[in-house]
Amino acid sequence: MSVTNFEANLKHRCSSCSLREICLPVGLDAEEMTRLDDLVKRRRRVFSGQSLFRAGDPLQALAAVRTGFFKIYEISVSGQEQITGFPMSGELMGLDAISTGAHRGNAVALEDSEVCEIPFTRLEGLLADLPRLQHQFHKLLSGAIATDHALVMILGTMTAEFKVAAFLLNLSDRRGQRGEDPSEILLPMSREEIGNYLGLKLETVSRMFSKLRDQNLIATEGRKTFIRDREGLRALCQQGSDT
Amino acid sequence: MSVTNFEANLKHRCSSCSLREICLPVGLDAEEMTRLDDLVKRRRRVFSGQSLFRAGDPLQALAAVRTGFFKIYEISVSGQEQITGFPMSGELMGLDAISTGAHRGNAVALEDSEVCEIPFTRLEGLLADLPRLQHQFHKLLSGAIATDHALVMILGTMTAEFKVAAFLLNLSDRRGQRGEDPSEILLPMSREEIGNYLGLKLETVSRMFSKLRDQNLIATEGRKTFIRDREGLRALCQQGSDT
DNA sequence: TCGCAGACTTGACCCAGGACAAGGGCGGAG
DNA sequence: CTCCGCCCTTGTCCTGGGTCAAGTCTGCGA
Repeated sequence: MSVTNFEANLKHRCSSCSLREICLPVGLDAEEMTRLDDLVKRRRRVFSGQSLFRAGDPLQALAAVRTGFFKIYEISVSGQEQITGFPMSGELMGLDAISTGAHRGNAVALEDSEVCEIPFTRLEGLLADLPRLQHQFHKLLSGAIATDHALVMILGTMTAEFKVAAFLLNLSDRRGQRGEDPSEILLPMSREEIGNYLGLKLETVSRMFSKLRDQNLIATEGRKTFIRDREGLRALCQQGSDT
Repeated sequence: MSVTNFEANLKHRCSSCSLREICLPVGLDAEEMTRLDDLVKRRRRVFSGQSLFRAGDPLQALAAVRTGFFKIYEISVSGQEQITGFPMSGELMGLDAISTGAHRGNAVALEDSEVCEIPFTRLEGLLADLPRLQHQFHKLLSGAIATDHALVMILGTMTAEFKVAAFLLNLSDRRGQRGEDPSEILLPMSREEIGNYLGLKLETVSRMFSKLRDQNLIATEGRKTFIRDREGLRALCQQGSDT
């Protein structure tokens, strides 16, 4: 629950961060980067299972994942939990809190992780000075909407098998963007969490993993998952929808 | 397909628009409002069934619905159509296009409608000058994310009956916010469109309307729908979820 | 090293919602 | 006013994924 805090003595900086081509600083020059660095001083470690923020917490800072993996979930009026995303390195958390000033989601680390905190009010101040940063911030907000639409598409139109295939391809692609091996995925989330995210039960997720394995599209070693036939998976997605 | 265009001779202005407490100009003073008015000169009529923009079109302008109703849908890799929203007056369309510079969705008017076009590049320029406008714009972007999460929640956790009840309550609430009678909804979309949006087939939507009617929660006259027992509907939502 | 708890797999059965089919009603064109 | 087409409703049957129930695997702590 509590969170370790190891300030700027570990001279982490956006300018030297390997994620600067994915995260907030895309397209900034050296001077602009420095001003952003001034803002993003505080890093936090969040250990596996710990919570970074909870629904209802006032929005102080956006958080960019530096290393690790999170899940974001919300509780519905009927008390149901729904995972709305699995942010990984370079992705911002807390964007949906701007509208009300309070977090709507709960952020829990799925493995030992590190985040960069970006005080939101100060960020808005900086945006007015740095048009490129402003534009990048808008692109990230807009991208979050597009990501959500992709999930809506999956939930609304796809069969169980397709959902799982699309989920694995998505994780694989995101690994690829970060220069990691896209065909080897160490899933930090349980079958139940995957099912919750995709609108399926954990048993169904498990069955679909088995089914994909039987078709030689993937291989599994516990949570470690290998993409064996990326094109086959993609082809499956292109027809694997409800009527 | 083509779109009538009736420029500023109909002296529409944000400053005198009845939606200024919902739309982009929230919280602006008179001078700021004037600068926004300068930007938002062009209004367009879009007749029922016409398209305002299509997936792939370059983002020129965001569009705020002034009157009427739209549907936004995207086409999945498998060719499936998925409606991601039904924007009504005061709501912005095209926010998801900022990330790539091209629209992802298709916007079609569900009834004769009117939109205000907001040239996006010029808007970003103005945001740097007007902190309050900047903040409101961020709130709208963030609110769009929150809205999408609400849809994900509905799609991921709810039964057919709950989905339809939640849909009607949502429309009703949005009417209420605009000062219209929240208990009388003239649905501009077909059962099929509702079903597509909620991840249901049209027959199921129809059945759920009948079921809600049998419980005296709503009344229907064709597409005109009356909320008879708002609390009952809400109570239903609070327990009407998958196990 | 062993034992245990939590996570995963697999099987058998069931049910909410989909598929298919047959009307019924309503609004626009002539 | 009438006709036609589209949308909506309702019935019947079917199926994908949920539910329930055994196991099996794995990693961790003693």
